[in-house]
Amino acid sequence: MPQVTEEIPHPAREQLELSAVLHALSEPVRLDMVARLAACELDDEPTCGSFDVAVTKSTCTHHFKVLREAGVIRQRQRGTARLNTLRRDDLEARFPGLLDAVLRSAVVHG
Amino acid sequence: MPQVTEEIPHPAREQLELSAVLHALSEPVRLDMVARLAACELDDEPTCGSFDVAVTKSTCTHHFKVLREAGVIRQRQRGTARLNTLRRDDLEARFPGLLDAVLRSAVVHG
DNA sequence: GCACTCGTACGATGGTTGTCGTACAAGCGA
DNA sequence: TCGCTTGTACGACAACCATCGTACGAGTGC
Repeated sequence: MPQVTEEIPHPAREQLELSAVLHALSEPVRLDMVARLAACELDDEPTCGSFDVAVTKSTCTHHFKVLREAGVIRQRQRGTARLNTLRRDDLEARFPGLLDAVLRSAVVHG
Repeated sequence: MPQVTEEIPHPAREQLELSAVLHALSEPVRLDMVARLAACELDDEPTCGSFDVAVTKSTCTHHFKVLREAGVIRQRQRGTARLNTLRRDDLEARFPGLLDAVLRSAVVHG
């Protein structure tokens, strides 16, 4: 049977919008998620539950959805778990230097 | 008598918050304002009215206020006019590379 | 003085959003 | 099989926000 790895909708690289990305990153909880994701090894794909954020599960789902729809992260399903990765390459291609600048600032100040 | 140039409240450099800056820049109208401001000569200080944006005066005032309170721009009064400048140095000091990355992306894609 | 311009302040309004609780679907493991 | 875990979906709710119109205060120029 076919492996179900990508039934979750994601915007294509060319469709990424600066406003949406900035808006997604302007939320402290989401920025925290992205910073943690960025701190992971390249081949590591943490699940949603592995993020120890100060909100409930449903709020967490909401934030991941915002990040995914803005094109900041990519999600794929494995069993009941949902694996998350930063879309570094796509972001870098569309908005060179942006993610690095945000992450550097986010890490330095709280 | 003292010249009244700075009775308008601005956050200090150390008080600038990444979330607030990203949020301010995530609005297309405001991003447009900032991009125009960035395109000005260094010694040029355009007034609020010189921005040909697609919103009414009061909405314009609102957006300038958001940008000012986030620390993205500085405003000073001269007569009835209000002169605007980008806080390039402060932004660069707190969030190195961020403004440039945003502006570069904003200019490239509409 | 008087009209005009610049920009703010205030209130209203409709849309967006961050948060949560509950219910549910799907896989994992004993 | 029977829980347990993962995460989503949906509804609710309060807070926020972008927008506008109107009214106003303060300079500017005739």
